Amino acid sequence: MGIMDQDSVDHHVARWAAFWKDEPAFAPEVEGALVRMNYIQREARRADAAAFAEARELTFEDYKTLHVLMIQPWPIEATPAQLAEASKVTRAAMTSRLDRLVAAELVTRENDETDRRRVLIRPTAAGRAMWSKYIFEGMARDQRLLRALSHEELIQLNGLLRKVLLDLEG
Amino acid sequence: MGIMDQDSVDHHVARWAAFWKDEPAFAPEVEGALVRMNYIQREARRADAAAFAEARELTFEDYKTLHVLMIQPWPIEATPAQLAEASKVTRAAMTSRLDRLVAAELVTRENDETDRRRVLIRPTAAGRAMWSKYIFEGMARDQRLLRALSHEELIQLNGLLRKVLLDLEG
DNA sequence: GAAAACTAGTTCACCATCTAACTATTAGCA
DNA sequence: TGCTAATAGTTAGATGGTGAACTAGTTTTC
Repeated sequence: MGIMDQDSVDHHVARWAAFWKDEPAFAPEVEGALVRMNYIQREARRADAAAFAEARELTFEDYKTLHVLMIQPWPIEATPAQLAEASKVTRAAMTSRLDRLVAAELVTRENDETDRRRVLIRPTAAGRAMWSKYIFEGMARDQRLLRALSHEELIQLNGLLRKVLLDLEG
Repeated sequence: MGIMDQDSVDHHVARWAAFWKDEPAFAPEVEGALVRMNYIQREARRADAAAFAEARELTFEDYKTLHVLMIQPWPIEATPAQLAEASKVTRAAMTSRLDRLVAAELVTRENDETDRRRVLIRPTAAGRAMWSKYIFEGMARDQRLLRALSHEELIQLNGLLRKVLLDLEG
């Protein structure tokens, strides 16, 4: 695999470039980078979903909900609204995700006595066990996804992406 | 904005690294790169959806369907199955997307007389006009998203992403 | 200290997607 | 040639998401 090898996106972009050959608005490197990130993300989601579909214990979405709960600072608890924000879904969607997790006895849903509007979600022992069962497999999948890059290259990649994010966040 | 500035993902990853400080399976650069790509993609989708929601003419999904049709090689036509594959949705989903596009008179749906199982989708004049109305705005949004990177850096970024894709595709 | 404004969570109606089943047509082959 | 298998598209039912309306509880303000 030489340094000049073309991936599927190069072909795709070359076709577009021919299409808009006299159009200065078309920036091949921008389109290429975004399409490539899209492909990589899609493959990551596919592999994650496949792993959970095979295990048949919980869906990837429900695992992610459990995950955002588990990475809360001590004590491990959160409101549905906090979990919804961290998971980037609406509160309505979080209500039904939590219904499933409570039914599976992976989390508990208790009223907060100091503010009776609020509900506190906490993992059960089974929930904590379920999370640790899958967390390392997920990391291994992520590393397999980017195994083509050396440690140096990963740092370089993060440097470039960080620049983009600082601009978007700033 | 100095070269050492931290984005939100650095904080996020630093927390995780503390969490798993004795866990060699956790690779901060891998997690960081994937989370960053996720953020960038999410922002791209958000901006695209917002642009189409404001215009109120068609949804981003329907525009993308029109787009994959328009970039077909001459003559511009395709079967629902081809459009579904290019759009990475099921054929069933494409059937209902095409229902909307046909109702909006942006594409036509005709039987292929040489193979009567097949249906051929072609853009109408209105469909072609709609597509060109939005294609350049989309390119401008993409360039704005990555404006923090110089031309050199974009080439570097594509080089790294291409390496990942060649590995995944090979 | 009561009325108004705000906040947290849930319920509801709607929508896009998925999988699986179904219809119609074509291709393969004994 | 005629049965079987494969293929293209649609339809049906289930799922999980959204935004808006609703209930209940808390904070603000005059």
